Amino acid sequence: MTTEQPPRTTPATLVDVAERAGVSLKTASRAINGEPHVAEATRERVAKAASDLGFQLNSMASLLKRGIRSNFIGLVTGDLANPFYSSLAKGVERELRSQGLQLVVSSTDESAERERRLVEEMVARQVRALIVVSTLEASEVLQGAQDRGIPVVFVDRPADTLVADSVVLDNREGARMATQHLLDAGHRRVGFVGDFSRLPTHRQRLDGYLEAMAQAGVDGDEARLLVREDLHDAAGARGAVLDLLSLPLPPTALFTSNNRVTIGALTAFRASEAVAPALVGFDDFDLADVLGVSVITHDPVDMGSQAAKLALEALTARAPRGDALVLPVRLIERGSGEAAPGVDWRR
Amino acid sequence: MTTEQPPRTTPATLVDVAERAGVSLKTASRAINGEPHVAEATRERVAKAASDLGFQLNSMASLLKRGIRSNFIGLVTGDLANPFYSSLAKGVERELRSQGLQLVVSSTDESAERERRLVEEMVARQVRALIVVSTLEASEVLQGAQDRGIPVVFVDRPADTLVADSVVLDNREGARMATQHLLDAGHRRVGFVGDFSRLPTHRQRLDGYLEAMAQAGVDGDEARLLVREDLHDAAGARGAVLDLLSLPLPPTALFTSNNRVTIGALTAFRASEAVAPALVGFDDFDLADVLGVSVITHDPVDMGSQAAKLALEALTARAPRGDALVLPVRLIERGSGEAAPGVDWRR
DNA sequence: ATGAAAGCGCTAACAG
DNA sequence: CTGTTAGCGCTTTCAT
Repeated sequence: MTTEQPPRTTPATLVDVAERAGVSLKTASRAINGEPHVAEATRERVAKAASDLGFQLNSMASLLKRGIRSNFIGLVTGDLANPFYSSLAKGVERELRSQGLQLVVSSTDESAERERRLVEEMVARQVRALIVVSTLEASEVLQGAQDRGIPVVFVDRPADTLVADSVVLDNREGARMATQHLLDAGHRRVGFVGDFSRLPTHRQRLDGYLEAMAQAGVDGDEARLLVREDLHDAAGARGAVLDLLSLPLPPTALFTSNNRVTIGALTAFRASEAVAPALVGFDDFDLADVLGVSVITHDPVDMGSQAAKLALEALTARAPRGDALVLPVRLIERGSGEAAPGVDWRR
Repeated sequence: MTTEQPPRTTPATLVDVAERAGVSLKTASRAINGEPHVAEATRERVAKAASDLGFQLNSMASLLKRGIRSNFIGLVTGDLANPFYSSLAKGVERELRSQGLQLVVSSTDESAERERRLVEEMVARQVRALIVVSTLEASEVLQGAQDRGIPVVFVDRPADTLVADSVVLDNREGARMATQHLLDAGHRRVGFVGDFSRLPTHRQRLDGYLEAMAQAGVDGDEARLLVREDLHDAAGARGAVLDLLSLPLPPTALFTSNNRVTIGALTAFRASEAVAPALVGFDDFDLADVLGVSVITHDPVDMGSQAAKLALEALTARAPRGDALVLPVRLIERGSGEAAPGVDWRR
């Protein structure tokens, strides 16, 4: 069935197809688009002509005519190479695909400047909706997008000043559970290692940690001595943990507030002579089971789907209510959190 | 600077802007697009009018007129949630972004059927070029894309029947190095655990393994007893490794042919009573250093960039030469590969 | 069941 | 420096 190709110049248009099939432009259009009121024979003739010509509807023209400005949803995340974000992207894509929409992705690397540029670019390219893991320092452009009628959905981090829907995790409760778990194992000096202090996720997790600590009767100031913040990559977290471990009164347990920080902590444990503290991390990760690391887990793929669903709803002209959908988190106990103070949980 | 919004009906068009600025349509167009030959005062007036109206160029119309069918490059990968693919995506995106193009992503989950659908969809949406990690069972649609003038670049897995550029790793050499490294440590019974046997990456890695084994004087049939294939996820790999370990004459060393398989093997080690075999894995991964796992490493982000570069070149009408760009790999020794037979490398 | 004409919003000639 | 005239490829009336 080798269809001989036409001499590859300009792509065939509907007019060409109509001509070849011996019908009018409109009939060809009807046939191609599967509209009713076309005789079966005609439809087949058109289909044949189209396939002979390697015809492909020009979606630009089609969409222009229909007044649709695009079929794309934009996703602006921190860093695609981070499994958390890429899982999110996967969830978004899966949901959109089922609706015939496509996903355009981009990474800000947590730079507000890049976020601004990316959002502007996406707006210029007329994405139908925007799903963002925002640095929150670029809300003007997001406001601008919203003003232009492009729905904005926040994921992972709730909207700051904008009135927009968001999908977030139960950060505070997760952190509280993690910390409580460590306290229950008999620890008092529980440290906290966290991401950028400006992030709401961070702040909520810190709050949850402090809440648990306070409830256990640990003085706030005392707890804060064991808090390290603004660690955005594994290398930085590693340094901070080494620092904590070399304290005169080092923590006997650690709550690490995201996947990269947890990995940095594990690297630090390996590099340190000291007994590894007990550990619970926020975010599950590959090999956490092998390493016996207890974590606060959740479902980033689902989170992406939920965000996509909100974006799709928003497409149907519903005004944003500024709701935050809070997804549950769960503790998985693997041993690292149950260790008694001073006892190494690694084999 | 609260710009009052127009009563949000239909978005403003260039005509509206021109009218408001008191200039002709074309002058407005020139001003908006930053073309030369516009008086500074005029330009400003137009800019003001545009911003007052919340005007946004209709890219559909603009592109249609210019005969451009889109600004998007499609990336079709196996699974976005796999760090290898998401890093690839990151590299592609970074490269495209610098050229003002956008990235549309999708996951096939290694299903040929899905790949076909996704490619067709992307072609229908008129992506400028396609970058694919192909299952290779869907080459007709890719051929179709190419016939329609859409350049196709293969990543990770070389083109099968198509004449198209590709970017791949030096799989055979990597596998050879890994196996050699294990043999050098005194191992003879070196096992191989691999992905789908139909994948060229798999076959090349198996070849490299067999080559090293043969050179070390191990009989081919003997080696094949220690080969397990078609393990595409960690769970499957885990089972296969447990199976190998329970052999009467189990391997004392293992070469695991990709990141998931390696992770599955590590899970198996943990679950097994037996002494863990020495190990070298293909693909580096988070915590490999913490676990002391030696790996064959490479740069997936760069791989994405290279693929994007080829795609961009192809956009300028250059006919595909069917070249394969082979990216180097490197062994990182972390201890797991140097263990003497029968000695556990884990602390 | 089919077709003719109009025009989506924009840019590319070609004037002035 | 600015404006006028076409028309990109398609879908939408409104005929027939």
